[in-house]
Amino acid sequence: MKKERHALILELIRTVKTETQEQLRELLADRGMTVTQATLSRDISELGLIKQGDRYLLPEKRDIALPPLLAGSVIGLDYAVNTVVFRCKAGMAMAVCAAFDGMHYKNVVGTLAGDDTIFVLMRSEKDAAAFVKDFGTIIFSEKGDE
Amino acid sequence: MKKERHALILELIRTVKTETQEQLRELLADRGMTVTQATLSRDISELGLIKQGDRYLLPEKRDIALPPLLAGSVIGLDYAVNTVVFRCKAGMAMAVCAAFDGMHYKNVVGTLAGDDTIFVLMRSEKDAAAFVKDFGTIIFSEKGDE
DNA sequence: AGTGAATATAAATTCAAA
DNA sequence: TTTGAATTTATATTCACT
Repeated sequence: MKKERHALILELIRTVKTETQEQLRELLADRGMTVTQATLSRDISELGLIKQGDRYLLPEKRDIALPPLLAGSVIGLDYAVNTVVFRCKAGMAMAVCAAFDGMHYKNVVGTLAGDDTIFVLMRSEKDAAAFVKDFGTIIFSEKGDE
Repeated sequence: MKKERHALILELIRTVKTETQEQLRELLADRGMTVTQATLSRDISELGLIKQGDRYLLPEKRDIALPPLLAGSVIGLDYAVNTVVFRCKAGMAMAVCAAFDGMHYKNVVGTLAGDDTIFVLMRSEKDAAAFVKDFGTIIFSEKGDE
C-alpha cells in the first residue's frame, strides 16, 4: 500500500500545486487512497520532498544522489559505540568527508577527517549501528561485495 | 534593517543546520538582531527559502532564475480586467507557456497558449495589474527598453 | 512495518501599532 | 512599509493497535 501511495504522491506533486498535506490527503482520497495527515507527514519525509513557501516540490537530483566520490573512495566502514569510522583511499578522506557532510545525514554530531580515515560522531550507539547498516548498503551496493 | 537581516539569514542558512524559525531567531539574536518568529516567517517567504524535512536550504538557481526562453521570446505583455496576454515570437507561445507555468506565479488560475499568444487568467484584476507591472519589469529589464 | 487518533510543535497570518 | 503579539493553521510526533 505504502509503495503505491508513494508513487502516487510523487505523481501528484509533479502535476498539481500541492499546498498542504490536507490537500494532498484529499487528492489521494479522490483516487481511493484514504490515509491520515500523520501518514502523509511520514511519507513526505521518506520521499525527501521539500516545501518552498506554499508548495511541495520534488527534490533536485543533487539532494538525493549519492556523491560519486563516496561510492568510489570509501573502502571500509565500521563503528564502535557511537563513533563511525570510514576508511578511504589514501589522501581522499578530506574530500569524502566534505561530500559526506553535504549529505546532512541524520544524527551526525560531527565529523573529523585525516588522510585516509574519517571519524563520524553519532548521537548514540543505536544511531551508529543503524547508520553503518543503512549507509553500508547504499555505498557498497554499486560496487558488488568487496 | 530588513535588508541586513536577509543577508545574515542567507549566510546562516548556508553555514549552519537551521531546523526551525525559532532556532534561526536565536542565531540572529546572538548576533544582535532581535526579531520575532513572525518576522522570520515573512523573511523566509521573501527569500524563497525551502525546507526539506528538518532543515532550511537555499533555493536552487532553477527555482529563482528566469527561464531564458521567457526573456528571449516574449515581445509584448498586456492585460484587460483579469486576463493577461503575452505576445511571443511566432511559434513560441507553447514553449513559453510551459516555461511560465514552471515558474508557478501566484494568483494564476490558468493559462492557454496558441501559436504566438498566451492568455493567463489571473484571480482578480488587481492581480493582473500587479503581475504585468512586476513581470514586465523582470522580463524586459534584461533587454533594454523595447 | 505501517497506521490513525490525539497531541505537541512549528509556521503562517491577522490585526494593531509605530 | 515593517514589525510583534496573539492566533490560526499546518506539520511532526507519540502512543496504542494491528
